[in-house]
Amino acid sequence: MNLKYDKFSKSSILGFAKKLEGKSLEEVCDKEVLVHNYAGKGNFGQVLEKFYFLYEPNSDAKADFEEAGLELKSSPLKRLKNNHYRAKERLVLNIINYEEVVHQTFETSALWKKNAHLLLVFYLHEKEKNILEYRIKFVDEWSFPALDLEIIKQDWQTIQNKILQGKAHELSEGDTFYLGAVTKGSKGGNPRRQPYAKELAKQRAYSLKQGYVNHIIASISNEPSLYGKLIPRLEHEQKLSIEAVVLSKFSYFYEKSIEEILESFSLQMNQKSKNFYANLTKAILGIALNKEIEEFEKANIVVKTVRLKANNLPKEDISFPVFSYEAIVDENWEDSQIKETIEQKFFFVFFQFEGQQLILKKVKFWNMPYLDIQEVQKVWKQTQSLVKNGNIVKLIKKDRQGKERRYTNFPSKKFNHVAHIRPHARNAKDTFPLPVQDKVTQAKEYTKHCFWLNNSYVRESIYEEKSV
DNA sequence: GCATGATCATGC
DNA sequence: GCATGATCATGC
Repeated sequence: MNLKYDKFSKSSILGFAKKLEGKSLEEVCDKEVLVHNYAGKGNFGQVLEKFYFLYEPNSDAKADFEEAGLELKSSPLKRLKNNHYRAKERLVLNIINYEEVVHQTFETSALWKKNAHLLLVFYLHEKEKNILEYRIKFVDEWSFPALDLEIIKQDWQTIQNKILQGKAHELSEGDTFYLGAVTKGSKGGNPRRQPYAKELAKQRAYSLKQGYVNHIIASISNEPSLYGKLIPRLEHEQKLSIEAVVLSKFSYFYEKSIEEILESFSLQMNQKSKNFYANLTKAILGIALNKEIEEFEKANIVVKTVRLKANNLPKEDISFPVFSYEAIVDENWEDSQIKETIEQKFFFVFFQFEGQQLILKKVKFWNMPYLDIQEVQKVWKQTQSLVKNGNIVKLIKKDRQGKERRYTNFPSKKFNHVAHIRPHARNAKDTFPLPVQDKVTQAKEYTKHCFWLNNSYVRESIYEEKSV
């Protein structure tokens, strides 16, 4: 077949690819061929390879354009209300071969061999359209900047280490910063052998985290940078990790009160303001208050501030976004909202009350261990079952003012030591519809609830737990 | 003093 | 108006 590009030439391939910008697949592919060969099957990437670049989709270890050293990746965008584009999801790369990765170095790894240079095609995903109609927005090549590559190497080694330790089945996306190990295959199926343990492990692929893909998009679409860098440049031969840099900046202020920290920056901030702790974190890290912390955004790190009482118990439990009753009954655990949420990497900032003052005690990068994730699964499962059966309300009591209080069957702190379900709403009338009417109250809607991390769990498993 | 239900406050 | 982080209130 005659190709319209020179497969030995990077610039020729890129030039041909650039013609996609502003177009949809049905506009750029040969209509006759599409009509006869495209049966509505295959995803965007497969159609792009087959009907535009005219080669058969493969799962080779080699890059798609082997001779030019380019790997083609397409990925969906979503449009925000302010018309900016963001990644709709993470960018999935090749499958992790547990048996082989333990014999590789980063430089000889299957990941690096295939994905060192990417040819990226970003298209706007719109619900009502099919894949032939999606509008292609950005096309460009991508090579990893040296600073990012350093973090990605460390991530790759983190993943390899876990497999070397016989813990492939305990891999989680929260283990790493930019390069994740995402489950691949429906319902986390297709379990695979690992070399150093008998437990089967879910099939996983390397992926670039959604935040990292956002950074790529901002970079190739020439958006003004919203980011401030934590690690501005590589220091000679020093291999700096995000963790080490952040810990060194914070530890300088350990045992200092919030007032003392603010004084040292000559900063006046409203402590009641919603973003006070976010701003304090930026100040300590040396990031301008109007910028986002680049490394945190790229790694999808969630910052949580916790205030401890004298006995180290957090004053409050930690909440997550509310869930929809209608959505949770249809979820599989593997693609549930709460699993996605708790598998992220967190950055905890711990303060402790000393009288009226809050003292900075320590900070910690953390992601939930495998066994605890399984505990959250129990809470999720119980919740799903209660909603499915219309079994939410246990009883209704009147308090001294004669006001009704409803007690639910939702999993409480006693049910599970990791997480529980509690209301999270404007007030009791702030509700979501129920897929099944409640048996006791006949209600068709119920106060919004969410998952909470037990404060006792935060004390024992995050604050007091020694870092490994 | 804790567990659980309920609500507030801020920022977009 | 809503999402999110934070906090209050009641009863045991």
